[in-house]
Amino acid sequence: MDIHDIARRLNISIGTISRALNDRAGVSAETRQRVLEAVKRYEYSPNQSGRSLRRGATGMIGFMVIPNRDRTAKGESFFMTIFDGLQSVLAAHGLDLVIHYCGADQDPQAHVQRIVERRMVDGLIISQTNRSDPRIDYLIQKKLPFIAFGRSGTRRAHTWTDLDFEGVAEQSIDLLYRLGHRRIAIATAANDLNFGYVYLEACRASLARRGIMLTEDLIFREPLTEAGGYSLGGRLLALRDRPTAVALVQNTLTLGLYHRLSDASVVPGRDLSIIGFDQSPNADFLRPSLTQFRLSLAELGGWLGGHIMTLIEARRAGRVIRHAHKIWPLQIEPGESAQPPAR
Amino acid sequence: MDIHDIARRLNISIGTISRALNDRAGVSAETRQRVLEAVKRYEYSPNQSGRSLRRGATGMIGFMVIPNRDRTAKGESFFMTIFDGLQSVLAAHGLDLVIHYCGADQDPQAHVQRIVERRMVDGLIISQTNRSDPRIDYLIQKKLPFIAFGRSGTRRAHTWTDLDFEGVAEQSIDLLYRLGHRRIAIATAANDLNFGYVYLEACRASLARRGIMLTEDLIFREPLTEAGGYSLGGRLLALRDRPTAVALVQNTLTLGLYHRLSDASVVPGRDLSIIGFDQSPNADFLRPSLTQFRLSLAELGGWLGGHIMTLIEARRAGRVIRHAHKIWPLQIEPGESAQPPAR
DNA sequence: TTGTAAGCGTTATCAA
DNA sequence: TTGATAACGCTTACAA
Repeated sequence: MDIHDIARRLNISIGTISRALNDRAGVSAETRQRVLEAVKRYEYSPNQSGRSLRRGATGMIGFMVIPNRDRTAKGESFFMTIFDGLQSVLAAHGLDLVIHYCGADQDPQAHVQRIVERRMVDGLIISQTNRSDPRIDYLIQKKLPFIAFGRSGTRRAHTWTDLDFEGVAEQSIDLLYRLGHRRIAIATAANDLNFGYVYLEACRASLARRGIMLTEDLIFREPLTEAGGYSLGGRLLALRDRPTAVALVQNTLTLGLYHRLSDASVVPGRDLSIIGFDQSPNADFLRPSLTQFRLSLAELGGWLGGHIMTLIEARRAGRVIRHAHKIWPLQIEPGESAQPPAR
Repeated sequence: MDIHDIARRLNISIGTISRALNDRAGVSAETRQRVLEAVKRYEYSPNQSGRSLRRGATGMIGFMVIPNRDRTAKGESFFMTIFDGLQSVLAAHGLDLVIHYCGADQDPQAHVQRIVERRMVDGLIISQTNRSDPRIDYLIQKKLPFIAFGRSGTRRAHTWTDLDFEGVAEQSIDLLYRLGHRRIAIATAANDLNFGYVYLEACRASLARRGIMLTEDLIFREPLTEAGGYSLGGRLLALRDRPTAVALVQNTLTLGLYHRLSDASVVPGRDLSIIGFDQSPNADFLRPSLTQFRLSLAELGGWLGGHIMTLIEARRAGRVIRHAHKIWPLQIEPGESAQPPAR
């Protein structure tokens, strides 16, 4: 069933069918009506390949997800919630969201290249940016509308958004400092993921502002997994001069840390203060309750949708764009895991 | 940069370029070499829309994910691991995996229809099947190669796979019975998701085989969320004649249940035996450790890949297919949460 | 208001 | 072994 079949059935030219279906002017109300009915009756729907080829646009927005090399980093519903917000904006513009999952054995850069060169999407959102991320330079060069979810080291102009790691670091350090902690450990990512650096440096700065110098022995780099958190716990417990508090860059780490502490009968809050990062459904159920941060992922998804649309429409109209950057603030949620240090 | 550009650059016809790129016979080794070099040099890659249109195939396999209406039931890591196994099989066949995320506000049936009618994929995997799932009948009717991940009530032949809910139920009940439990509660899904029914009925049968009749007051239907599990805990604690054990259809429930019990100082295993379901990274960190089940999701993903390929190739060759069905066995992992009942 | 036909970038058929 | 050319299904400029 293609456009010719419908045309034949109605004794109308294919041009008219197309115009009717695309809400183009110059079709009588009656003809349009007939077309719509026939389309419904014969369950016809324009072939996307034909349409894309002719239009020079696929009507799809890609979202590239990379499985963390450490396996299962970001908690459960993190991306799903973002997709929800993103999806509803795109749907309103008649665009489809397709998620490109980059296999663990695939090179992210090659994957992006394939998507772009084949013209599979009209716009792309990339996540899990690295400090040095060739995907960004590549996408700029190829002039594909894209948004980086996560900062990177590149200087070149592009639209990006990220979580407020500096704000989280500052609030975390501030709270711990006010509680009386002076020996504070920082747990961050073991690999090149950009946010690991950003978080660490922000903590260092926040500490420095309070006259505390962050020494190398208090920086813990671990894979962002429960296993990494477990290992972190072991390393903390083994220290002669154990810190009284630890701030973590991500909550999967926190889960493992809780576990390790529990095995050693060390109680979060009482024996070691802990501040987690993004609120995740799992962490909600930790006991003692975790001091962590909350943000609206659905809203973030909506932002991505709105801005990718801006980029696409600007390009279509040949307009020059002003690239947006947005840092998402996170609200601290006090829990029992941050207490004054034991004396 | 399209195929004509390359042809012009090399002073060769576009037909030859195409043949060289698609490993067709009848291209001299030397010409092929020249083409491959030029393609690399000019970063040319065939336009997917043109290719799809001509070939009548898009080279994409879709995986449709529906966010649970209850929000966040099956975790991201669950699907991610499956994607990994699936992806690597598809890549070996030169196919791409694209994930179609069905927004929470979208109708899954309409979403499938759109994907199919537009010819966006050569094959589709649907998950979160309902007991009555119109998507299945629709896909059969449309003759699109597809696999249902999850059983449904339909009688019509199609390829599907599912977890061994019966096996899990039987092993759970068997263990609890042997430990001495006689009053056993079953926690299942509150909505129409097919596996909720399958699990419940399997538990009922396993109990009946041991002379225990599952009464309605011991069946708990909850949304598959931590909140649902928390609520379940409250309902269990409120019973006059509290069951000594509970078996749960999914571990997100278990997390909430642990939390509720902890709030009431009721210790899993000692005061109430608990058997969870699929091993999930979060549940690994529950204390006391949870008795649960383990399966290889990557392997399951590989199975999906292999069988969608079979379906596609059979269709291409015009062969009739024998639809495969596979039930994935799960291994029980004893934990501290299943103990003899307190006396 | 409608029909005709060109062309989007490929692959495949048929001749050379 | 290669080149010319006809599709694939659609949108759109132009003609009627």
